[in-house]
Amino acid sequence: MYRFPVSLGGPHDNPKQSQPSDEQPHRAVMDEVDFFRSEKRDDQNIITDETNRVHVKRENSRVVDDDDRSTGINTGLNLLTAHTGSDESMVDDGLSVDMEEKRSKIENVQLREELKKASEEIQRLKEMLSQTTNNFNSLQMQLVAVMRQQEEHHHLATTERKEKANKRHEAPEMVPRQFIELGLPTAEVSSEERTTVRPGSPPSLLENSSSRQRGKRLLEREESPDTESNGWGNPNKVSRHNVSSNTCNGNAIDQSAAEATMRKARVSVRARSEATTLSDGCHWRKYGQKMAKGNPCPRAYFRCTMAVGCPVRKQVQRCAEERSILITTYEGNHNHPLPPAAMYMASTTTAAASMLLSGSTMSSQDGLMNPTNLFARTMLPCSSNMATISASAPFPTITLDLTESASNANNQTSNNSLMQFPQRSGFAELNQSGLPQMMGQALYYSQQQSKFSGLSQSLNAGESVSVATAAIAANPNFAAALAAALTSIINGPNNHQNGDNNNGINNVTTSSVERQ
DNA sequence: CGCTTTTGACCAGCGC
DNA sequence: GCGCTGGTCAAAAGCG
Repeated sequence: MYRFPVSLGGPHDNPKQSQPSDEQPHRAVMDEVDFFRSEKRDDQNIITDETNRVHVKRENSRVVDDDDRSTGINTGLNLLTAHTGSDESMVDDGLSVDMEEKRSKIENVQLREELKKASEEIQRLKEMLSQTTNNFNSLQMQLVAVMRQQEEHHHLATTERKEKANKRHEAPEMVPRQFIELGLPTAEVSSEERTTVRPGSPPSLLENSSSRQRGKRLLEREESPDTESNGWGNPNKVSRHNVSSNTCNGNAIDQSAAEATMRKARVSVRARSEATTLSDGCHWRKYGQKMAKGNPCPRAYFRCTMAVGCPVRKQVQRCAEERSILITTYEGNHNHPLPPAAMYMASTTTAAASMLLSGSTMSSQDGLMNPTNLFARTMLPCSSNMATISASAPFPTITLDLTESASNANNQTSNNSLMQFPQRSGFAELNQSGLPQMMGQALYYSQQQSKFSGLSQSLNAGESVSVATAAIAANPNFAAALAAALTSIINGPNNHQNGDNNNGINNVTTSSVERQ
């Protein structure tokens, strides 16, 4: 790196132009040029006249240049500020501005170097974060798998007990009810819908259209508990029915109670939003509004209208303490495909409901540890400080508090990319990258893969990939970590479905694109 | 015209 | 049994 042979320190520093006083204006111009030529000059130009003379002599030498490079920048500054003699004061007026510029340039150089170091440090931290994230995710998945195994063991045990009880008491009328599963439609659900709900719904509609009588509606509600069992319906009534039909067996009672609990499971989402409702991607129709006690804000009741007979409903109410907080409570299971945007919330509620399921079924037997909390931390890692499970509520409700978590989550995002919650305005914005939802989604597939199969499943997985893609696009800083995590997540279900690990992502991505 | 929202009424559960 | 509260329904109104 050659130094421009002009030094700014004093009037005699130019070897080719020996006129000291006349050259000052030119020198000033040269100074500017000099600055733009090289930054290394700064520390060398800011020296006294004598040193500048020496510099001029040595400027032809590269070695000297290297030596100069080793001289501290501060030294030049100090010299310049210290040696403001009377002679130099004559040129001070012309040089002071230059010196200020030099100083700022030097500071810029320093800042750039610091920035460079900081960026390198950040890069290193990112790599560490990515690695830690991957390790954490793999551990998460392993833990979920272990929990699932335990759950299956418990389910098998209870099923055997139930069958024995049925044989003993000869209660053939007791039909096992399907657990409520918030979120995505599944092959099993759809088949059940075809066999139970679908045949039931049209007559209901016909009857409703022919004669809208209260008694008849009530009769329908009584006669088709399965129709309502997927949604809110009248859960208490259903549970009572179950209990009354199972009074002969305590274990069966527990089982039915657990199932009823599942049907009543709710997922409440607290998010800051000025909108009236959360835009969760689904189409909702408001069917009622009530003034709840203790809250001046009315509670609105919505029903999913994306498909006829979809039992999913939600309640929307503003927090009494803080009006900016919107409390949305979901319950039910969609019986139709969901748009990618709706997958966010659906997968969240699915994961939360699965959490409740695990907690309700396992905690009743395994009292030592609290799998609910464990699952809350495992399945909804973002919610370690946000997800709370209310046992005192009439319905088991898991609350995902996304209001206070915004800052916390942002602080915690550095711990796990899957915890990342780029929450700008809560769930109200659809383009939010709901990575916890993605996590829930992935876990949903992880949990359902043993039960369900088929094209629809892979399509849903594809949608999750599109969601993941959007999330990655929205968060380029963690793209690498997210990609790794998503690869590990999505490869799981597709390993079974497609039998091709490598093509798993591509396949689902393609299907996702086709759907879109 | 079809869909959505509003709103009053009805019903069930629960506590006293 | 009565009243309160939550949840739901459906006619009417509003809207695009």
